[in-house]
Amino acid sequence: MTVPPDPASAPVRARAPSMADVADRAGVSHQTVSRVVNNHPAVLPETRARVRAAIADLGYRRNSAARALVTRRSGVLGVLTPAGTAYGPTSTFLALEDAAQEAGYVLAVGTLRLPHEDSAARALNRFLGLGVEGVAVIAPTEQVLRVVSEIDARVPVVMLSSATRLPDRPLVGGVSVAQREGAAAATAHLLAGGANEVLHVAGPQNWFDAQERVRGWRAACVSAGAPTPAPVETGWSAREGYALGLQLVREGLPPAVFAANDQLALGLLHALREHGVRVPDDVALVGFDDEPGAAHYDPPLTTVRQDFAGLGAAAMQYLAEALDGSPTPRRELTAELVVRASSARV
Amino acid sequence: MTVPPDPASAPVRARAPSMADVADRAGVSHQTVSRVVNNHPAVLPETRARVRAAIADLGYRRNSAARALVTRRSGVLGVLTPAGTAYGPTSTFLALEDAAQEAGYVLAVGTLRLPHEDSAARALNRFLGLGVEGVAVIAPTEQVLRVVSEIDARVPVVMLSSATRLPDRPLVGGVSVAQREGAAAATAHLLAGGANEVLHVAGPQNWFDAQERVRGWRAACVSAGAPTPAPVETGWSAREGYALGLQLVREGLPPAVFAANDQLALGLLHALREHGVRVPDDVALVGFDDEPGAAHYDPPLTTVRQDFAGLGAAAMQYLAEALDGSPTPRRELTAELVVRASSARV
DNA sequence: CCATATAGTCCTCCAAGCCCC
DNA sequence: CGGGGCTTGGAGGACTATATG
Repeated sequence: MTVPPDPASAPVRARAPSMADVADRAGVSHQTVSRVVNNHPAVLPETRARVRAAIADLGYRRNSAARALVTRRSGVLGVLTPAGTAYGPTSTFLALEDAAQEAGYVLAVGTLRLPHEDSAARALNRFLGLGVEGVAVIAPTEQVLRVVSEIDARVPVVMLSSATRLPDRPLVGGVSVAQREGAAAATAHLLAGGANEVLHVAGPQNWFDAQERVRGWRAACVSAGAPTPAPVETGWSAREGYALGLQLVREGLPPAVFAANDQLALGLLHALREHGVRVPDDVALVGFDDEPGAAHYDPPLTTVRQDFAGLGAAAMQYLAEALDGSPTPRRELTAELVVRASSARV
Repeated sequence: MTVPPDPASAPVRARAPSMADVADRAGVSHQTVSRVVNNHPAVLPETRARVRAAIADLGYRRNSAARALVTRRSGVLGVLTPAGTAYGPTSTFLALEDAAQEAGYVLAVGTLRLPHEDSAARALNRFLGLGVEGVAVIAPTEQVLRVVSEIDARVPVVMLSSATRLPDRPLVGGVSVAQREGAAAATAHLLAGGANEVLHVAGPQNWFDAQERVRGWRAACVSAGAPTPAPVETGWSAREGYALGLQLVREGLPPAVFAANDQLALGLLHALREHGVRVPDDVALVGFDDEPGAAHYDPPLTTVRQDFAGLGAAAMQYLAEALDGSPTPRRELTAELVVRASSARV
């Protein structure tokens, strides 16, 4: 492990025009320039125009470091997100960025290389060192949650996480999607469709989402009086879904499978198809996420759509409220079952 | 369109401990604290320890705004990336973040809501206002390229783009993946597999990648003496691929199709399957990107894998070199054909 | 070799000044 | 002569860099 080089030790570049330069050129004081830049009303239109012209001539841009120094506000929020191209975190991140833009903030990003939890601590510290005003953490695992709760951030932190218990700290809030309800709806749908038993192909159990989906599945089975065969735990990838599918073919197929995400379902479909198992006739299948391709899998996949956009917006709203003083501590978004051919027995 | 609120106008929060506070507590001058924080050697171990203890006690963190003010270096790089969950941009972004972390920089991110080009200008300006030291632009379209070239950034800018001509400006560089070669390899592979003609389902032609893939396809056809039927232009999504597939089924099928990306190919597969067209027997198909699920489509998809990780690393390297003074102006990464069942006639 | 004092960075806030009615 | 609109100067703010003891 090497210590990253310090960007501040490299050669200094040419000086950009300052407010004083603009003031000189426009024949006013630096204070008047500041007024113009910040749209303060008490400036004569004529003066304002002269200053604006000087700004344009010099290509002046207000120095955000100096501004942040005096206002104590950087205009930057940090986002910690697991590294990966998975649809869920990516969509959530996009929604966050959208909401941040709307609120006039810039997002700084740190990616977590799970399961290396120290990457979370390092990223969080880099943020705080940067002077972010708040942090959103896409906190999928216990490890990440612990790391965050151990660091005294002194700024609002919002967890985008299905964790049952969040760190009980003043400035920490949470938003989540109703994983459990979504999983229960998926399972109930399979049971209602005629399956007397639903096998759950579960995601990694150190992920909160995966845990919650297990809980939802179990609740639906119990409430329908169906058996609860032990969930099979695996990863999140299509490759792992495929491997598991081959194993199921060898060891015996259940009438229905609820896969913890769409990629797993995709891999399962591949394995089943390869061995002549018909979906949904022999095995009904439901996934989770409704990723963009899901409607075009073979067969089109029944799945659970999460409100990622709502999640991102709610997280930003938490931070905005917290920066104003009175945040809503927790909020839960909905998930919606999308029925397609993989579960519909004709 | 509303003007985003100014984060700097909200209420000010409590003051964090400063270097002076630490100095007081440790009984030294603030300059000595600065030495300790920056690992300057000229501090007695005993003093150093005392300062460290004071830092820990107070939970002191160096104020990056003040530091940036005096060093003229923010430690932040900006990334402009198209909004969307597409595999390519997402992977590239991850690679960028990786490389940035390695180099000790934090990434600020702005997403482009194409085709609204003003979103690019706004995002770029937000970055420059923030004081980023360099900008990486995932510049997929002519529009984005133009916007960037019209703004005087005064910092190094690297374009991750397949554009043939980049803005000819001092600090602007570019890195790309060999789209053309990849597309040519895909097409040649189909022709070598027995198809006497390859139809190209092209992506939106305002995207450079889409343009280059057309060029590669055409070059391969010409060089093999095959005809070059007019490419069919559509979007990037599976939905659009599906719609186009239905159209092809109605209007007559070619012996082989080269789709501009994997999602299009996925949609095509869906449409063909629905109408009893066998792949690869009736129509051979190749995609582009090698997204994570591609190996599990029905049938597993032959595609072109791009070196996104290399792309991100090369972009960061450009910025690092440019900040040091002597960048390599352009660099091209490779693409690799991955053969799977969708093109292999048994 | 180690520590301190001082100047400089660029901005925003505050108090005070000018002018004209 | 007082007051409101416009402008100015100076005081921080937290740090690094450059002498100076």
